[in-house]
Amino acid sequence: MIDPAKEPPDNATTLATSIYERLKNDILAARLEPGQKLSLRFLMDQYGTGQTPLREALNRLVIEELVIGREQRGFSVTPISLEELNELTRTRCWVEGLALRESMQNATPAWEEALLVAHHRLARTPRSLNPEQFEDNPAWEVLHRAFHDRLIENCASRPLIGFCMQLADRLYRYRTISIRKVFRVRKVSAEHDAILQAVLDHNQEQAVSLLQAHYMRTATVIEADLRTAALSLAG
Amino acid sequence: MIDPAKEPPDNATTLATSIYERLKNDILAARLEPGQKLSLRFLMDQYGTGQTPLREALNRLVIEELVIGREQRGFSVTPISLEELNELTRTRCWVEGLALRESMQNATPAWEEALLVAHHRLARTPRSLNPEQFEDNPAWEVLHRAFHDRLIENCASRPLIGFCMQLADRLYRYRTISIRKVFRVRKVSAEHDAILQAVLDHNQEQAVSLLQAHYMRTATVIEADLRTAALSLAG
DNA sequence: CGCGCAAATAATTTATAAATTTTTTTGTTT
DNA sequence: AAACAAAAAAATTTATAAATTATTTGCGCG
Repeated sequence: MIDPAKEPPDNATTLATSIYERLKNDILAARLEPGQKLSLRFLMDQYGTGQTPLREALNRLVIEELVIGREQRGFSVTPISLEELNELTRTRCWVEGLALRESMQNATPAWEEALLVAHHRLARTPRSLNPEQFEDNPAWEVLHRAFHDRLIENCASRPLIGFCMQLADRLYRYRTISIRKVFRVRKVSAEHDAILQAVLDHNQEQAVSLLQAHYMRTATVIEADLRTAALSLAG
Repeated sequence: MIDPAKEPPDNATTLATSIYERLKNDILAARLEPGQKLSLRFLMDQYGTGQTPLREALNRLVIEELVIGREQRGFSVTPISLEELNELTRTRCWVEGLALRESMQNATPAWEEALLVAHHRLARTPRSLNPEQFEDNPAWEVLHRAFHDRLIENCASRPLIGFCMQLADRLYRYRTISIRKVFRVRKVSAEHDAILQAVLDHNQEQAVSLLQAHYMRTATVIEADLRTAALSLAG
């Protein structure tokens, strides 16, 4: 009797679920580009499966608004737009502001310590694999996301957490698209330090406004990138 | 040239979408009961279709958390619980509070007039088809939902509106389950009147706290119902 | 000679039916 | 009673067929 739980762990997976995860990753990493048509034939070749699991995965992604499904006309990756970028950023500032405030209201030593550890791990991981030129470090991305997740996870509302995650996912796409073009020398780590400090100080207003500024600044950088990219295409 | 738009309207529908809508309605109206197993065979008989469209519909509902999909073990209607009721209510108060405040910030005559009309329609529709004993009036339910939708629709964030809708859907299930047991003589219409008045007065704090009180009160009533129901089952 | 419309062809999506795999149930044995 | 094996049931996936949409081609007309 090694396993104390009666229920066997649900580690069995269906093809539909694994395809769903792969598709989602590929969309968020922009390996499947915004606006790209997702023909069933193409996806079947690409991922080596039948259409039923693909179709199921696509239907889930439609609800998450990462994929657009036009009835009887197939699927495509949801396009990006400055309008959506701003809408998502604005919403994230509101909602994560709320969630962070609640998290801090419910603060416990355990939560603060988990946050501290998450920050520590993030701080000692380089942003870029190459110090000369930007080269995306996947480990940093994971730890960055984890730090932000920790900030809001103590808010005592799974639906709210889920919504924050979805906003984070949808915004992540903009980050990857923008970042791979220009190596920004923005000091994000200083911003993370300040947020952690405010949380540990139990200074709610400070923490919330720092977090919101953090997101606004990111959006500004991305917006500038997208505008110049649009210009270089047009010119 | 009657239709000015170039693109033909996307009114074509797939079976998957229509089944999705029917399933969702049936879950929200609790015709498919919380916790109920949704075997494919059963659903095929019930809705008279093949399994592909059913499967797609179920996968969408899983993301909306109205259906639970256990890997390789099929689907079932998400169960209800007092815990979830309170979590959803709490979250709705936060998020719709936010959305209403933003809506009022962006107030325009057109929006206020649309709200006024929605309230008018709701006010002149009876809550119960039978004045003696409660008999659900579907028209009232639709108008009620429309009034609440109007309150937040001016917040200038489609993602936020979408999230509010989802919370409303998930909470609606609790309403139907509770309401069909006891005819409550709560004066909800007075509460709606007060909310409308506060909005037209541009009194943000008042409007938000009235809306939140409205939701809290509903949750209290439902919780009492569910507790007595649980007792009568146990005793 | 180019433009626009119509018909036919091709490609793609949707739906049904069949096959495979996994889980659950049932019955037997220790 | 517990454990194992066999059978049944159910879910997942592949394969096939039907319906819909997009594209191309050809023809008439300005």
